[in-house]
Amino acid sequence: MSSKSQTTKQRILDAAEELFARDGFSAVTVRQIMKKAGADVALAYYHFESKRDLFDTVLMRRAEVMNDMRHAALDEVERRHPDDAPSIEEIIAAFTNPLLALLDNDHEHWRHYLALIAQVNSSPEWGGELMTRFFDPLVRRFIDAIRRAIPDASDEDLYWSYHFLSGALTLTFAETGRIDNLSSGLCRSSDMPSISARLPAFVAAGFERLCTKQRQA
Amino acid sequence: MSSKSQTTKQRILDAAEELFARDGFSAVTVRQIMKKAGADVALAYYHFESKRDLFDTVLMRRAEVMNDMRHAALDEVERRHPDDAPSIEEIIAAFTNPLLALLDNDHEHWRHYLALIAQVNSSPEWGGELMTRFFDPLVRRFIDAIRRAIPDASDEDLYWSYHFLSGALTLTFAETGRIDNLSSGLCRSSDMPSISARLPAFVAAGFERLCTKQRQA
DNA sequence: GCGCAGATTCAACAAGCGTTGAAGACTAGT
DNA sequence: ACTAGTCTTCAACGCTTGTTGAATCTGCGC
Repeated sequence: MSSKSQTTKQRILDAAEELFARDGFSAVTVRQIMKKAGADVALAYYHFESKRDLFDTVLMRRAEVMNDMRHAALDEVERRHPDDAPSIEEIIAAFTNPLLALLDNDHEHWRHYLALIAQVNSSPEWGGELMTRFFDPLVRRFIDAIRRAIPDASDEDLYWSYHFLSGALTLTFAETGRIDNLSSGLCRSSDMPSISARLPAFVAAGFERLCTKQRQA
Repeated sequence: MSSKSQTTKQRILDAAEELFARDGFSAVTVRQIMKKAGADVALAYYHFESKRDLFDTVLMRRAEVMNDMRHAALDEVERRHPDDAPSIEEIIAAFTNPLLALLDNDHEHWRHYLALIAQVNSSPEWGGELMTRFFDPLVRRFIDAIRRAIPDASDEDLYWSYHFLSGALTLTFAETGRIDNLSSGLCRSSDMPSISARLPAFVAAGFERLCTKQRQA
């Protein structure tokens, strides 16, 4: 049966998730992971094909849950507005707040996972392809929703606006402690309520100005 | 004399800069760097104390030039507005556009350097401390300028707004190719004119909405 | 109690890592 | 031509890396 191995496999994944998130793929050793998971080194290669396969599995494990929550949030927004268009801020909030809410509940695991995503997102090696594979359908749907709310927006403005949103969001999840240092402790990287009260408003204003202003030749 | 070694030392720094930017500190080998620089492995340890020292030197080399350009841009904005307050977008542009301009001139080197900064910025290991050490004085001056332009802004709103700006800016420099994939080639990560036409407007709108709206208890 | 499949351990492999010491080459100034 | 000092090469060190094969353990159906 797989009852014993299932928990071991997940302990390995948890340990890998935490270490990969903090130090990145190459800086982490399979031996470090297995020590943290409290299991023998060779077990990593019984449960996974390679270090890289372990890394990919870590990334995949929570991706679906994450995307489902955001799809559901967008469903809810569309249900609230069967005829009229929702506000930009509502749409943005449906995109960002599920992730922020995640960090308040099952805090530790999701915290590590999102920090990992943040690091992958801004790495030239992984950022382009992996993020596309994981998030493209959701992001396309999200951009479509905004396009419907701002009918005269150009595609270029929409894509760049999303890009800026993506940067602001992922740096926030990275929780590098930068803002804590900068603000001398006034703001805390991990203060999710502070973020969900600000990020959607900030980004919505950006979208509105960039995508609605008429351009000159 | 140091004429010969000076160029070798710089070839090493250039090679290290490019490789570190693409793959990160741990994924890059000293042997890879020296092969790309066309020099013997041991030379790395003649010119630098350790791999880590080489990495730090790469980071420091362009930091001062970069900060000087941004300070000069802020000087220029303040000179244009001796009495009245400059617009938020003007201040933001003074913060972002020097970097974007850098990429059009001495393209390759700065391109690699800024991609490296982007990666460091969203790494939990380096992000908090290194970025603080390098950029705090400039960032504080920049935030002060905005505070003067929006007198009733709270410090928390200002710091978080800067945080979002920082995320949008650094993801842009990472040039991961994400937006190229997402937009099916319509937008290009490396298209700096497109960015400097959009990023300051986007971010300024965010600052204005977040820092000027009156809050409720 | 036996066997079998899944789970786990142990010891080792070749390759590559960061780093170093000693010896050679080059370029001054004398 | 000799020396001094900077720069470069060569060969190696001890250690860690990802990965593997064979042996052992564990728990269940018969």
